[in-house]
Amino acid sequence: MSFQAPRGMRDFYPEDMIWRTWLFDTWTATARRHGFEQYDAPVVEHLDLLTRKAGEEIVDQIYAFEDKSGRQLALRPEVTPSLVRLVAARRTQIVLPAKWFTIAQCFRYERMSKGRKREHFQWNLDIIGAADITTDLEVMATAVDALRALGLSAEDVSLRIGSRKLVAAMLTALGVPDDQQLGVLMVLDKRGKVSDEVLAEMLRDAGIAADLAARIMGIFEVSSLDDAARQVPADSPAVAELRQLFTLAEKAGVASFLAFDIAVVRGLAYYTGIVFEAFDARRQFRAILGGGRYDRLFESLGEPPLPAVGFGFGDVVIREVLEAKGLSPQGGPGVDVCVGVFEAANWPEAMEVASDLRREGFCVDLALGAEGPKSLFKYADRRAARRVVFLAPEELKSGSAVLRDMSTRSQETVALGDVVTAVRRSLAGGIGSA
RNA sequence: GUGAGCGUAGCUCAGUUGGUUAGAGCGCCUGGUUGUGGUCCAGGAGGCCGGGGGUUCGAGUCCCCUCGCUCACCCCA
Repeated sequence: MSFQAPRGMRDFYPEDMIWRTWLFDTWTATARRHGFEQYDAPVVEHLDLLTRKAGEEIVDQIYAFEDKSGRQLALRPEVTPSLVRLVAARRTQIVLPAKWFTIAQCFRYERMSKGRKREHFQWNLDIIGAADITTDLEVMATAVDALRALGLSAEDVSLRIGSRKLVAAMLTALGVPDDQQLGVLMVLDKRGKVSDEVLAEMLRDAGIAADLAARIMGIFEVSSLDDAARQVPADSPAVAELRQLFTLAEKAGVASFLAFDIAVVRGLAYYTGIVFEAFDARRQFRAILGGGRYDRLFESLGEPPLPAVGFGFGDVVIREVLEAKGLSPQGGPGVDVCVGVFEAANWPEAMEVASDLRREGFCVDLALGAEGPKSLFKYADRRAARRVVFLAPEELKSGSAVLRDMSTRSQETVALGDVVTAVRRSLAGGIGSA
């Protein structure tokens, strides 16, 4: 019998949940501030929904199984296929553009490494049914807002922005035929993961001549949008789109976080336009979030085309980044009131007091298993209770309980019928109420 | 999948060229205080030294195997 969770699966103890809940709350509040609606979908999906998009190669990474009726099912490795399924199933009823978000638990059977586990929670936020660049910016602004809400500044993180459309235009200008461009993009995504020599080799394997490959590698020399603009036709829509994006970013107040980065192309085939990834300033960690415009995903799943843009923001890397910065939520007081007794015989009265307090909406804990003043107050202290109400023989003789302020150590004796009022007054203000 | 490192108390770790009864800090429990928590002081509990095999008079320590964990690479988003 092992008490360890399966490899890559995560336990969340109460102290971990403080962190996780804070993160989820921040994500949710940010999405709502930007007018997004929440949705959810099952963790278990039909295997074919997930394999269609992922392709055959990634099937090994999916936790797949057969149910008792022989259905081929799987734990979702990502939530985007489910999003497409939900939208497609009610396509005519959903008001477009749809601004939807979810926090999805996803599973992927893969080798463990820093920032990568087999189970994680991912905040997914998408706008479906709108193709304008303002849509892309709204999605990115939401991502930046979340980073800010988590305590990160433009000095800590940056959103690196690339464009599939722009790189494609540059490739066209270099003479790379359209049908080879996607292959080249996939190779370019490997930059930084393999050496430039290997990269050039991969380009040659993709059918690119050596001298052309060298010029393609020259794309990475581009350090600014103006730089890139000089290498494509003057009327390039990709450049105009990016310029518009950065102008909008100024107005949206997120420009300081954004940076043009020609090398960001992302590894998925269905991205069609703007793509982006957020990194910590020192690039010590994996991408914090990543996304882009994927106008072809619906058609790749056999649906009529529908433009979309969105991102995924996982809980694992951001935790590493924030912990490295020393940013974490403060655990607040556990409960408002801890109710206890000095003698077991007084539990009936204690239960009644606790019930009264709970009916009034206070968070109330019973000091179960703690009898006598010493263990009662020790218990209350560990539970970070702000007040203690205790029922003891001496005071009960006159129909009273005692209310203690844990931070000031002051106590008052109050009639049983006045406990709720006394607690409310005590917690409402004054010394020790913080 | 390849390579490296690490598994000793609840946690973080120390443990000498192999040597007698395996240690520290933190945490936990008890007492100092018979009706009062945090601090302080004193005491205490808690170990198949990951598991198996081998070498040896003797193994936490050396060798082999195995399981688990971590990091890097590879792969992937």
